[in-house]
Amino acid sequence: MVKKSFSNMACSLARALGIIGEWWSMLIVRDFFLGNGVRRFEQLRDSLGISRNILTERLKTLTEAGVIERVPLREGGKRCAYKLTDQGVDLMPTMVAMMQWGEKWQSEPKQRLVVVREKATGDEIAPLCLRNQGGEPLSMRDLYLTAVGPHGEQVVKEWPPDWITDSDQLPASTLKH
Amino acid sequence: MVKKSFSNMACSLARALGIIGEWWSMLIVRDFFLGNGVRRFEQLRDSLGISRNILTERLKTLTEAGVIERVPLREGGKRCAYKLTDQGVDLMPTMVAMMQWGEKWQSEPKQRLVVVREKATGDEIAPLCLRNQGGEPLSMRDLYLTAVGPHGEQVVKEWPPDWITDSDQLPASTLKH
DNA sequence: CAGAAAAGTTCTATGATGCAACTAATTTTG
DNA sequence: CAAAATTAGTTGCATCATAGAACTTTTCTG
Repeated sequence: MVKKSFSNMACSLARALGIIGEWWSMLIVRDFFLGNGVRRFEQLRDSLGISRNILTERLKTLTEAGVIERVPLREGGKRCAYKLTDQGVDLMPTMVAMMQWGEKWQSEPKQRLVVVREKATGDEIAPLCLRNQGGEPLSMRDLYLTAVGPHGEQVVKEWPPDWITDSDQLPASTLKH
Repeated sequence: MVKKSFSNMACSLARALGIIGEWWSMLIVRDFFLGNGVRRFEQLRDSLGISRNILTERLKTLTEAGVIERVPLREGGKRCAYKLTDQGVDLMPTMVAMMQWGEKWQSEPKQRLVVVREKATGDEIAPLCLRNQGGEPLSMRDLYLTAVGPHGEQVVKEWPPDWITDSDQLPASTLKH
C-alpha cells in the first residue's frame, strides 16, 4: 500500500517516494526494463525472490499509480502480463541515477546486473549530470536551491558554502538554532 | 536498519536501495540539501515530522553508509550536527531525477518544495536525460540494455520493441513462458 | 480428460514503524 | 549560580508491513 502520508505532501520528491519508495518497487521496475518492458507474475517472482502477496500488492500499487498496466493474454481471461506505461518508462533516469550512485559508492560486492549502452557505438552511457537549459553541465557550485514556502515566496539558499568541503567548522547559525 | 537482503545483491541498484530505499531516507537527504548540507536532530524532526526513534535509526544507517557524518559542536561534547559527505552530495542527481519524475507524473497536489536553479541565469535546471560519452542526449530508441549473467557474459536485450508503444499485442515469447 | 502451471488469496509469525513518555547532558535565563 | 528549557536521544507499547508457506481457482498442455 502506498504511504499515504507521503503521497499528499507538498513535495514532488515525497509524492514520487509514495509510489516508488516502497521496498521492491524500483527492483520490480528494473525487472520490467530487463524484460523489454513486459513481465508476468511468476517471472517477476522467480527473478526477484519476492513473496507472492507482496508482489501482488506492489503490482496493484504500481498499476493504480499508472506506472504499469495489465495486459490480458486472452480476452475475458483472468491471466495477464504487466507492462510499463510511458510513465513507467520515464523512470529510466531515476533508475540509472540510483544504479550509478550505487556503483560509485556502494560497490561491495563489485557486481552489477544492468548495463545501459548506446546502440550506435556500444559504449556505456555517460554518468548523469545536472545541466542548464542550454545543455551545459553544471557543478554544485553553479547551483542554488530555493525552498518554496507556505505563502508561495521562495527562500533562497546558497549552495554549497565553503565550509562544507573546506573544514569541519560550523557556522554560527548552526550553533544557535 | 539497512535491508540486508538488498545490500548484498549483485546489482548496484539494489545496493543503493539498501541505503536510500528506506522510508524517509531520501526525504532526510532532501532536508540536508535545503540546509546547505547540514542539519541537526531537532531541525530534521520538526521539518519532516518523523518520529525520534526512526530518525535516530535513519541517521545511524546513513552515517554507517557514509552518506552523512556527525560533526561535534563542542569538543568532547555529546551534541552534534550532521552533514552530507561527498557521497551524500552525490545523491543530488538521484534526488533531482525523482523530483522531476514526481512533478511530471504525480502532480496532485501541484506543489513542490525544492527548486534547483543555475546561479548564472536564475533559470531552473533542465530535465535530466541520458547521454552518450560525447554528451549527446539519447532517447529510449538509441539504447539497449545488457543483463550481466552469472558467468560474466552479457545477454543483450533490444529496447524498446515496437509493440510496447504501438499496440497491446504481446509477442509469442510472452505467451509461452 | 488428467495433470501441471499461473496468478493469485489467506494464514501466521516476525520485523518495522509511529507515538508517547522518560532521561541525561548541555545551554539559557533570572 | 540555580532553575528552567532545549537537545539528542532511549525505552516501551500498539499497529502496520513483510516473508513464507499452504491453499484456491483458472488456464494450458499432453
